[in-house]
Amino acid sequence: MIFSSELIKGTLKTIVLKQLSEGNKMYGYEITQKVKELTGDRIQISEGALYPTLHALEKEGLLTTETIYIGKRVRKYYRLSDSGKKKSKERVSEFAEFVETMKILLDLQVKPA
Amino acid sequence: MIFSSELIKGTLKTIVLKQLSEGNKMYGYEITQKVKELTGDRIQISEGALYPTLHALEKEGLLTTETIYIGKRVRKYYRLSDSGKKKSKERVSEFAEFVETMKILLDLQVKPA
DNA sequence: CACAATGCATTGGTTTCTTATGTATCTTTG
DNA sequence: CAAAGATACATAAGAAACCAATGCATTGTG
Repeated sequence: MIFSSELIKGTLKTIVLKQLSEGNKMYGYEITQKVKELTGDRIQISEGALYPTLHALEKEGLLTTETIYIGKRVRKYYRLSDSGKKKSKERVSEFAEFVETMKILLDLQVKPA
Repeated sequence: MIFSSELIKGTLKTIVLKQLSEGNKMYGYEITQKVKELTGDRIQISEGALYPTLHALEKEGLLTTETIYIGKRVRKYYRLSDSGKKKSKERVSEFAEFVETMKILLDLQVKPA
């Protein structure tokens, strides 16, 4: 089951920030693959969504970039800045609280870890 | 704390369908108040978002309506159709699964119920 | 050597929400 | 009893965020 894109809306920045907070620097394509893998193909980030998001986060000062060459092919690495690290934590916490609120609203059962 | 509207995006239809699946018929304003109350003011549905959503759900055949008068004031009640009941369950399940997936992706801890 | 995969990026369009506005009635309060 | 706030519907203009499609270029594979 692939989630309706409606649901994923609004969580993309959070997902990207979190992925970068774990494994140091990552490049765009790598992020899409990591997310695909971690979610068993249920969340697939399109490139048309990802790149504008990365550029926006960079513009906000949350990411720094580093362009390298693999042979003749360009690869652009992204890394969290200090404010990006802070923002990443904030976003994840906010999502966690949002989930708690939605549990009440939707009367969801909690699956034990 | 009021959630950034970004997070709520994509969940409005699910919220509305779920509220209607519990307390029989409800009118628009009542839904906004119920959600506000249940979430401790953390989710506030704007009317500009709600009414178009209700109309869309009605157009999809998920809701039926009933207009009554309280004195001279109009009140429009909404109720789930059979397909609406089915869709409501689907949407809530999908959200629950989405949350499970996001827990992995964001490495969230589960709060016991 | 064609085709899939890797890797960047942009454009046009749609959906969905916000902000603002409009209309009207009812209730509370100074 | 007038003003203000709450109730209750609705739409319109614009912004935000995403999708689908496309483009370019290189590298690996059958």
